[in-house]
Parts: sequence; structure tokens; C-alpha cells
Amino acid sequence: MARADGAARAATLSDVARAAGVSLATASKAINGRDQVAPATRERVMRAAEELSFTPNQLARSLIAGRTGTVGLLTSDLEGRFVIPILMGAEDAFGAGQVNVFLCDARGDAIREQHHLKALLNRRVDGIIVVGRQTDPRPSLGHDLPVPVVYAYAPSDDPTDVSVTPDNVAGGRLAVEHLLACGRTRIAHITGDPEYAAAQDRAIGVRAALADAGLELVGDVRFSTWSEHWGRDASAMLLAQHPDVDGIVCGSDQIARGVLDTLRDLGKRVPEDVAVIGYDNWEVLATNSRPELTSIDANLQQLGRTAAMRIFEAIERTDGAEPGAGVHHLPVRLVIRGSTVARR
Amino acid sequence: MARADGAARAATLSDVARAAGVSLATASKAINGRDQVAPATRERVMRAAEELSFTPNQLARSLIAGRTGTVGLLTSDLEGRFVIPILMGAEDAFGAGQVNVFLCDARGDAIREQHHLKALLNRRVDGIIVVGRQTDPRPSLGHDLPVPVVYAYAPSDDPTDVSVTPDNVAGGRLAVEHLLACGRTRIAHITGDPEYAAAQDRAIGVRAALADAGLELVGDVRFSTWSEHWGRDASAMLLAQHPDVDGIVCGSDQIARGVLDTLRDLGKRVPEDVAVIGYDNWEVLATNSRPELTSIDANLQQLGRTAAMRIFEAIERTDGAEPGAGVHHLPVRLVIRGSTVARR
DNA sequence: CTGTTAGCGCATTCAG
DNA sequence: CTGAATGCGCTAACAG
Repeated sequence: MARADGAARAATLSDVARAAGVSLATASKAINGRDQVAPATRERVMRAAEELSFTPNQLARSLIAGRTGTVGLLTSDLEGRFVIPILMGAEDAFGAGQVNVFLCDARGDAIREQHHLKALLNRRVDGIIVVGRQTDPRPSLGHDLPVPVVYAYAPSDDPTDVSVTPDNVAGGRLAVEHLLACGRTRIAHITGDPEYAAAQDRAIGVRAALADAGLELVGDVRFSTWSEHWGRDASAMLLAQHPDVDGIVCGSDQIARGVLDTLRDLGKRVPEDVAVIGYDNWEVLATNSRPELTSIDANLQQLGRTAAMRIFEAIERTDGAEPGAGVHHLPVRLVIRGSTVARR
Repeated sequence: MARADGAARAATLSDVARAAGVSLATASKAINGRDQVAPATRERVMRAAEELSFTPNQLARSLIAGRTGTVGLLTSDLEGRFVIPILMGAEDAFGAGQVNVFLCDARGDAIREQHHLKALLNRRVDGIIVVGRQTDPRPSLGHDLPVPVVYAYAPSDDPTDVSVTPDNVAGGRLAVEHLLACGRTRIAHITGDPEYAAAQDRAIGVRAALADAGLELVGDVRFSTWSEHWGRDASAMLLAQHPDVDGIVCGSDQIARGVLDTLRDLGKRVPEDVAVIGYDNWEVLATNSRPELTSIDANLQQLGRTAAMRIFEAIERTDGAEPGAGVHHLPVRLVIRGSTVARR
């Protein structure tokens, strides 16, 4: 166990001041790079700090400054599939080490969420990012909080809150436009739970892009669960009913994996006979399939950066106004692999 | 200087005291449930606090107490596959809301790790959990830190540190013992990168369990990468050389997925002809394959809980003693699904 | 340039 | 039981 030698409490600024033979204030100025201190004095202070391995106590600083340089990340994303890239983006935006993030997992429990919220406020975080695991609107934390709040991935159901979420409609469009560009015209859509806004929004985008091209979807949108099993079953049914389908937009990479399985079983070549596109760009799934999976990437890291920047802006301004209230739909991105474009 | 003005800063304890018509000290006692305060007075204070929606400032409390009730989780696990269950276990152990966790991602960069470490110490965390992404020993943070440190998943290379890591040797044994219990005797082992301690340790367990049963591995251990691709290729070679193999222990669920693919292509039935077992119990992979994948689960959440408890013990004791230094190998667990036992 | 003083918000003596 | 005083570690006015 790494422990300081004995009960040696951490050195304080006054220890440093005494060791350097200066006053507390001077030591403070020297340490903080204030310019009202003689070079020689500063040197002495710095050396003393070094020898005592002095670490400025952020608690005390924060108490004075009224800001802690910390942000709370309140999530219900158990698997961490969405929250991790968002967290990384937020760290990027804040600048590593400048701001630290408290990560709290509410596990989908409103009581626990309330509990964590309170704890975060007690610790005087400067802002809170709320990350949901679906893109369905979630209950607002309310407006009577003393710190700015940004909702990421799952938007708030209150339009006067600030929310950033991926543009699923655009994602659906993008998928279809890519298949069209690949020369496909008989396109079907297999997706997940119809209760999810993500499923509905992507389907809207799919239909809109087809309509723009003067085409119709092959069969209805096939909703069920976000699983490989469903991908396998749905594509088997689809091929039985519409053997001429030449492109399949999938609502998730998992579904797409199932679709690839079935196509393989049926002796269909991908992408020659049927092109397949997934959604989420979950690398472990997308890059290990046969062929590798073209997919839509929601740019979650960028989303995290944006959320962090919004928080930052809100912290900076003192007038309490909430800039950019409303739901911001962030652009998504196409990642092309072998399931839509044959390798040569 | 009059402090009463219109500024909407958060209510402080002295605001509460004034509103309740008592002194600061009395308000403090009332709020904190000290018993040297008259019931009626306490009632008045509590109501005032409620009305002002008073939130005790943890910074100030921590400054006095010398403890913050926060822990730093320093990781390099980009994907968050290991760190999330560990984080959840740690939250469990600390009791939600009692302790909050700063999550820092060093992204495999030593400089950035040092940076984050310093920030955590400045913020006066009570302890640090270091989470690696492999089970190979990692450099120690050293012993001159003012707070206890526990290494999770990746142990420290310094045996006087406290480390908790999954018992991969036991995992390898467990996998083989299960296949033996299923009546398999011609068992092969396909695994990942031989540079990984995880691959070597699991292979050691596999060999040991076979030796105990008076058996030998079919062919050599097949090392390469932790990918589905390798699982597919390796199993094709294996079956070509040893068509009579009836059990395959895989070093990861990804590899196992690839193996299942190839067996399917070759017309082998799983588990009737060949039983397959994976490693990690990564649910998204294990529960979506055909058949579902039996796997070894490293109990990461339990690992996180244990790490947290170790930290906790170390914080509690003031004598600076080092309880339980060394690498602790935590038990793993078999999760049986259809790839080893046929469903009926 | 340097030091003295006064808090940040709170918990804790120790007198009343 | 209650309250005035002290200090946690540090920064920011001021005064020398």
C-alpha cells in the first residue's frame, strides 16, 4: 500500500513559507506565478515546495474561488457503451487535468439519480452532464438547480433545457443514400424496438431518402428487438418474401450481424447480391464480421465534446441565460467497409 | 459590510442560522443530528434549511475533516469494457452517494497518467484505484503517495503494492474441467496474443487441468490475436489437422465466435460434435451466437467491490500498515450456455 | 516587492 | 442547551 511515511500529513503552504523564510502571501504569489515577487524569492519558494513535495489543496482554492473545476456525469448507461466516448470527448474539451469528472451511475433508478444529483451539488460541481442510454426524451432535472445542466444522447423532455443528441433521421437518410450510390434500388429496413425513438427516427430518415429518390421500401419496416437473433430471423423472412432485395439497412450493428449470418446461410453474396449497412459503428462487431460491416457512426466523442463546451459556456456567463436551449441534433458519419463496397 | 443583497448565491449555513434565529454553531449541530440541541430548536433550523434549500458545502466540510469522501479511478481502458463493471462494483462497496468517483482516462499515456494523478492528489481524493486493460503487471505509481492505492485487473509490478486481478489460471482449469465433465477428451486451445499474461496464464490452467486428467492437449496452444478472424482461421486449421477434436477452449469470446462460425461452415454440430467455450462472458457476444456461448466470467464487478473495500480498509486505519500487500487472484465463474450443453 | 489581515463555509472546542 | 471564538488551507485585498 502506497502510504506516506508515518502519519506525515501533507505539507501546507505555510510549511513552504516557513521553510523558505517568507510570508504565507508571498509563498502563494510565488507558487501561482503572480508577478509581484522577486525572482530570487520565487526561486527559494519553489525549491522549498519541491523539497516538501507540496501539493496545493484544491479544496481550499475552490472554497475561495466558488468554483471547483469539476463536472458531474450522471448516467444510466449501464453498459457504458455510450457514456465512455462521451466522457472522453468531455475530457478532451475541458483539457485533461483542468477539469475532473465525477462519474455516477444511477442504474436507471430515479431515486438513485436524485441521490447522486444531491451528492454532486453538495460537492459543488460546476456543471452536470446527463447521459441517457436511449435517444428517447427523459425527464428534466428541472430548472431550479444552481449549476448548468446539459443532456447528452437522451434529450430532456423540457424544450427549455439544453440537449445534444445524434441526428438519427439524418443517419437513416445517410444509410439509404449510400446504398443508392452503390446502385441498389430494392432496399429493406430491419430494425429494433419500435418503442425506441431511435428506431422510429432512423426509419423516418430511411423512408424520406427513398421517397426523394422516387423509390419505396421493400416491404414494411421490420421492428422487433435490437439483437442478432432478430436480424437472422427477419432477414430470412424478408428474403423468402422478396428474393430480389439488393440492399438492407439495419437499425443496429447487432441486427446487421444477424442479417449477414442468414445471407451467408442462404448462399447470398455480400455485397454483390445484397449490400448490408449497420448502425452504431460498434467496432468489435463491425470489424469482425464477414465481410466487415459498413455502419453509421453517431460521433459520440464529438457529442461529448459539444456537451462539455455547452457546459463551459454556461459556466462562463454570469447572466444565468441558457444559450442554445432546445434539442441539438448532431451530425452522424458514414463508415464504409466491405458489406456495401466489395474489396478489390 | 452588509451581506444582504439580491445576488442569488447558494444559501449558506449562516443564512439558515439567521433565518432560524440561532447561532451558526447551533444550526450546525441541528443539521448534523448532534444531540446537544433542543428538539424545538432543531425543528426550527430544519425548516429554515428546507425553505432556503440549503445544501451543505462539502468542500468546507472536507477541508475540516481532512477527508473528501472521493476516490480516483485512474484507467487506461479506452473501451471501458473492464472499467465499467469495476466502477460499478466500487460504487456498490462504497455505498452510493457516500463516496464519489473521479474517473480519469490516461489513454495509455504515462505523461497523461502522471498529470491525472497529480490532479487527483490536488483534489485530495482519499484513495486511488488503478485499472489496466490487460492482466500484465504495470509500473507501480510508487510508495511516496499520501493516499492508499489499489491496482485492479492489471496488477502492479511491485509486490509490495496491493493488486487484485482475476485468476486466469483457474479460469483455464475451469474451462477444461467443464469440458471434461461434458465427456470431452480431445481438447484443443485457441487463444490470443502470446505477449499477454492473460493468454499465457489461461493456457497454463488449461494444460494443468488436462494433465490432472491424464490427458494431453490436441496440438499446440494456438496463439495469435484476440479476434474473430483468428478464431475462424485457427479452427479451420485445427479441424484439418485433427478432425477428431471434440472440445475447444477459446481465449476470448471473440475467438469463440469465430470458431463457431467455422464449425458451422464445416458442418460440425455444436455442442454435439464439438463443444466450445469462450472467455470473458461478454454478453453481447456470448448471448447472440448460435448456439449461445458458454464462457468464463471474471467477476469484474466483484473485483471492483474488492478493490474498493481494500481502499476503504486502508483509509480507515491510521497506522499506515499495509494490509494484504501482493497480488490477489480473485475467483472466476463458469457460465454455461448452449455451446457446451445441448438444450433440450 | 513583501507582509498583515480578512475571509471562503463549516465543525468544533469551551464558556456561558 | 446555546453561542462566541478558533481554524481547516488558501487567496485577495490592502498596507508597509
